[in-house]
Amino acid sequence: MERYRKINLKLTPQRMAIFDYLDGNKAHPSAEQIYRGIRKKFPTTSFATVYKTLEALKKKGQIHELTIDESRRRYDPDTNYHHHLICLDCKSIVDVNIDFNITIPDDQKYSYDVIGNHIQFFGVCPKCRDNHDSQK
Amino acid sequence: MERYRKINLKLTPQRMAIFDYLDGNKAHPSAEQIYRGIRKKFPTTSFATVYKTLEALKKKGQIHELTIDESRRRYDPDTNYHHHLICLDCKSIVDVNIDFNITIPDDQKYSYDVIGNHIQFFGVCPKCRDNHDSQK
DNA sequence: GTTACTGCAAAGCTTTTGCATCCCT
DNA sequence: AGGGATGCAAAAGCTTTGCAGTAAC
Repeated sequence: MERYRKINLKLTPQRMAIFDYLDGNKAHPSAEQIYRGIRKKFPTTSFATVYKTLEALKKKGQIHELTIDESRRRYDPDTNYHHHLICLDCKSIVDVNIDFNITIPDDQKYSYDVIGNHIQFFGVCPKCRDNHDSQK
Repeated sequence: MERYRKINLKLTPQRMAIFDYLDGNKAHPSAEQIYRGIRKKFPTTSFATVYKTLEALKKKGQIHELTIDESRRRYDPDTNYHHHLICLDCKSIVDVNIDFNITIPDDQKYSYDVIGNHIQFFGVCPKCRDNHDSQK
């Protein structure tokens, strides 16, 4: 929470609710999940405010936008370098905190400046695996 | 082209144009780029047909859908295991054909079955770098 | 002759935007 | 007081779908 006070954003109740929802959140929520989550605390918040706040936080470098889920953007308040493992079935996402030492040799860079990387792991979570099993 | 004859899809002229456009294509085109590309050859093709054909090809395992570009899906006719490097500016994508040996230790898998992975590299392409430089 | 594909238009979803009002600082 | 934030509704993209007509097999 402390981090959000120092980034030149006005601290409105709606934003406090969003910050609070994101703080320590490991679920990699979508905008809609955030919207639904904070409306429990602050029921008049609009979708537009959620999106605008997420955009502001992204610009300030306080959150990352994940493109691993094809159907919607997911947000991650953990901005430390790490990777992700997604369930192909339910789209649940967990962190992968391993520092793979991956760099591209110059002769394969096509003269691009390489700035960063992110590994997407695909799999099936235990819950979805059990569901499949029980359908046999 | 030969590969598309053997997958139980009716060979319509529209599809032939799409197959032909995708064949050997290293640009990782979006649906719209494909649409515009094939209309040069077959001008009455509709967007719906493009999307439906891409969906059919995906189900048959003949193309991969990339989620690396946040604003639209990109399609890759190269289904061999490889990674991608995207320009953060113009969203151009090039292949990275290196086999990084990445696996997740069991104690970090959260009991997921891990099926595959894909590395997204981010950077700036030479063209966009030059544009930036000339603006100084 | 069947079955599947095409094309159009409409609809569906996620995300963005304009603008009047409101409220942090 | 002033500038930024909110909320509503409308719009903007991208993608999907229903359906009648058509073409591949």
